[in-house]
Amino acid sequence: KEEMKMMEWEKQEQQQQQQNGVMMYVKVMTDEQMELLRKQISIYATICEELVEMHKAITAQRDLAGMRLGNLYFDPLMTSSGHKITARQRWTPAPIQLQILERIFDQGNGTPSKQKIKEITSELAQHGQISETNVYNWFQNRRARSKRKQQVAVPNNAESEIEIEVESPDEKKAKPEIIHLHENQAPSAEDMCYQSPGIISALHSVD
Amino acid sequence: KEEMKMMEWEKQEQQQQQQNGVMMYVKVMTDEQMELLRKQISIYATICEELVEMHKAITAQRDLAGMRLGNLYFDPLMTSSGHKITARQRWTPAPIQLQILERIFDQGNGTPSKQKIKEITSELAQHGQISETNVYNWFQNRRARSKRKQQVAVPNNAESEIEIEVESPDEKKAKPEIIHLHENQAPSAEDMCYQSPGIISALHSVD
DNA sequence: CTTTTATGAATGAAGG
DNA sequence: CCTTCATTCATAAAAG
Repeated sequence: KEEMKMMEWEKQEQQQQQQNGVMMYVKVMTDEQMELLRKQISIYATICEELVEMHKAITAQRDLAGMRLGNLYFDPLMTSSGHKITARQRWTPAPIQLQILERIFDQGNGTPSKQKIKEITSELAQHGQISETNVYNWFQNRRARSKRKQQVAVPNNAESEIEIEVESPDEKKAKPEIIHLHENQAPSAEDMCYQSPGIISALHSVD
Repeated sequence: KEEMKMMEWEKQEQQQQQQNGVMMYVKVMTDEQMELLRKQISIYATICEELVEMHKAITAQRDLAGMRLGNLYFDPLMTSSGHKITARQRWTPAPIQLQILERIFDQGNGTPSKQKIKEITSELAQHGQISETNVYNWFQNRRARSKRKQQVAVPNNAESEIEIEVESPDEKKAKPEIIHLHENQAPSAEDMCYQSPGIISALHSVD
């Protein structure tokens, strides 16, 4: 049952305190393998997204809108076990939100107009608390820092071997498109969901 | 395929719904499960990112040999043939550089402008690898931490109603007059330990 | 080697 | 837009 899993997770809470168990001493993956992993992650992200959408749509059918609109959720900082997670004072975009934002940013429409902001905010609100100000700030910062980074990269000119760092500094913009891969190359969703103790313990170790 | 996994979830979901006595046959995941999956995906994303960074750093390992061995700093002359794309490890100021930085900082000019940054960088570059960003960050951090230290040290003549907030997790140092309209809702990826042992080992086995 | 600390770097938000 | 500040994250260095 769920309770049993929770207990097991909590039991393993302490042994996750290790930090940085990966050393940079050896080459870990080939480029192909990395690309593969990234695609698999995209798949997981897409599946998750779809599930969330599905779930929300169905949930909305049941209880009407008043319950789930606004900040009227039950305290999201409380886990099921009643454990409280340290609150943050500033918005932290969820991975999915970041993914969407990056995609929009890369689409070139560098002009986040007022109306556009509203739309984006609405979309992102499906994945977590967010405000238009957050979106606005994000685009402002994203653009400014992207620009500044290029300013630093350019002065290193006249070299013929600059070929790596051309593209966007981060590979986060892996697009969530379905790619057919062999499932046995990645841990199954069940494994992710119920056999990976790290997450829960990390969750609890936050406070 | 993915559908198989989803069916697993659905089955489990239905069971749980029956437990709760709520009749709905299409809810796919509980909120907890959704959140959990989302976090786990973010873990994947983080691991992938780290692997990419790691791989880049190692691939660029052409002319750097003693970076991780401690006191060995890059000799500027050494980078003549290669360049410095290696910058995946964080800059460690040489003692001489630190000395110079501290002196400039103590001179009171709190905010080194862009031009000033360039000058300082040029000067420090004679004593070791450095970039303008390093200098900029150093001053930012130096100032912020100096300021913060005073906040902790000064409150001896505190007002009668002001309490010293050392490290209260719930009482951040947010300004009382500022109201945050958008609180963070869910724990983010950064809050989690992104070192799931199973995944790491799996990745190593790939190599 | 493991844990803790110090600090370089990243980023959300505010001000101009 | 750009700069600046405050907070947080990650990791080199130090301590155990």
